[in-house]
Amino acid sequence: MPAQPPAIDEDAVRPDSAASTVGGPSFSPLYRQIKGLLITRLQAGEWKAGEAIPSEQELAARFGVSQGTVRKAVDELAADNLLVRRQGKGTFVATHAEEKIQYRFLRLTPDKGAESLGRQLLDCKRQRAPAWIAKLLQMRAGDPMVEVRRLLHSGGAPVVLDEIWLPGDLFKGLTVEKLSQHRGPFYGLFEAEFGVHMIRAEEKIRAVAADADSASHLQVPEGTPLLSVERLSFTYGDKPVELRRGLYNTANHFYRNELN
Amino acid sequence: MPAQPPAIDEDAVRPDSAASTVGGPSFSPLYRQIKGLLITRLQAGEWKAGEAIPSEQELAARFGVSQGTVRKAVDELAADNLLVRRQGKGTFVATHAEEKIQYRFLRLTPDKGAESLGRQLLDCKRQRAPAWIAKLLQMRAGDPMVEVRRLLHSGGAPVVLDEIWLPGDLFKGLTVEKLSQHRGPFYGLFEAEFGVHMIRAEEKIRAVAADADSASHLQVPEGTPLLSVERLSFTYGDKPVELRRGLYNTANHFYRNELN
DNA sequence: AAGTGGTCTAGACCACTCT
DNA sequence: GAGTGGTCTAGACCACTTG
Repeated sequence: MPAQPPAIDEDAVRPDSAASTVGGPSFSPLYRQIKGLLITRLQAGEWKAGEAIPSEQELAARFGVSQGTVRKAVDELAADNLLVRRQGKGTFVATHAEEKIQYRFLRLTPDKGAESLGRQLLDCKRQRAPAWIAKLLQMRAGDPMVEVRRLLHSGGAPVVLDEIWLPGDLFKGLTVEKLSQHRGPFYGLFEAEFGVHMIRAEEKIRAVAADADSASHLQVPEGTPLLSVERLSFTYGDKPVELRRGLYNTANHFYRNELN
Repeated sequence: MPAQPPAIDEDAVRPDSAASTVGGPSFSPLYRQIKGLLITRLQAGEWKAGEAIPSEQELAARFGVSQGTVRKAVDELAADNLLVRRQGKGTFVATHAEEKIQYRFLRLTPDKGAESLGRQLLDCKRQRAPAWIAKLLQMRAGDPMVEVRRLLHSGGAPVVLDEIWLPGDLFKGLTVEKLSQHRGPFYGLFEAEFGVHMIRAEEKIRAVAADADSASHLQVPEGTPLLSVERLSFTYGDKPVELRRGLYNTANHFYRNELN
């Protein structure tokens, strides 16, 4: 049997169809092209967050490749946390909405216990993006932007002061009401209401001294050392869609990380 | 063809040989058992850091399984950073010694540029482990322990003050001379001289104020906010073998992290 | 040319979930 | 029992490295 038999479907993939780019990578295996197609469909919203995608057999038939090739593409997407496999049930679009207990991107851990976090919305304004934010979000300075500020509490005490900046065009109907009425992580709301999936983020962490404003919100003396966590979140196609700056009081919590 | 044909070798794996444990996992696939055997051999030092392991064909024959099963075991070990695959050459034992440019576990990044770090050894003493260190390293309080302190410089300015604690029995011949003469990351020395491979680590990060001692070493005013990074490193079998506490001056550097 | 890892296929059977 | 993902095998061929 030839390794790459003729395709049988309009969706079918041509071997090396992505390899003809001059100066590009010299070789792109079939399963990576399948992976690309699946990402395109996820991006287009063909399957919603939390829904099942078609079975491997069906995808294999649709793309005109063997099940093993689809499997390898899906394996990578599952490793990237874009999909979640559940044996006997199917493969599902990953979502931040139903993550049990913990917020997927929040690395804050209490020294003891595991109380859940309470949220308090401070404000939500529409503004024009300053240059430094626009640059990180790949917008133009002055473009419309949403700014949200909030507090996270643990056992009654404020622990995190967050500032969140979002591109105005992607989050058109975002209001204080929607944010405050919503249960669970913001990222769940973003998926359901705006079709924006956060799939990856980069954080820059520093130690800073609390200024007057943050000190009063976090109920600590001015000058208290705080963890500054600047997070840039990306959606499909490595497009940055959220900038966040959190100030963490690490008196009774720490930022947990795992190195491999 | 049966999915699990008879084994042909003394090394051969019995299907589900690990599944008979009462109360244990109900099923352990072949490739995971192979993975376990490979880890055992790595741990025993059968192949040294940086060396090639036998080819997949040879391992398949040795274990009495198909090449595809060995491949899946090796895939996971490569994903865990225990092995490194190099197409056309072979599969190699991962090492910290030859990592180009960057220290694998060091997430510190300069705001601009990418100068290399200079090292300055402060001291290296053998002591008895205090209770809190002993507990983390799974030793008994009072057991012999090596304590190292050092500074990392970037462009002439001190940036990191590190305290490192190691179990005395594993690092018998460790001296100031060895440490100061050695080039490259400590972890390279630990592999070559003591056969200790760091394969994974957990970090707890906080913001703290510089005390008198750390302030003078890092040449900052007392009370300056610093990043406190407590790292517990593990070798094969999730055995903790190093505790480290770093104080990072984040005036011109940040701790980088990636979330998935 | 030989040897290594990398891709792709095809088919059989196992484990898990739901009806 | 039917459908899904998970494991295992066997063989062919491709891409890369080295002699």
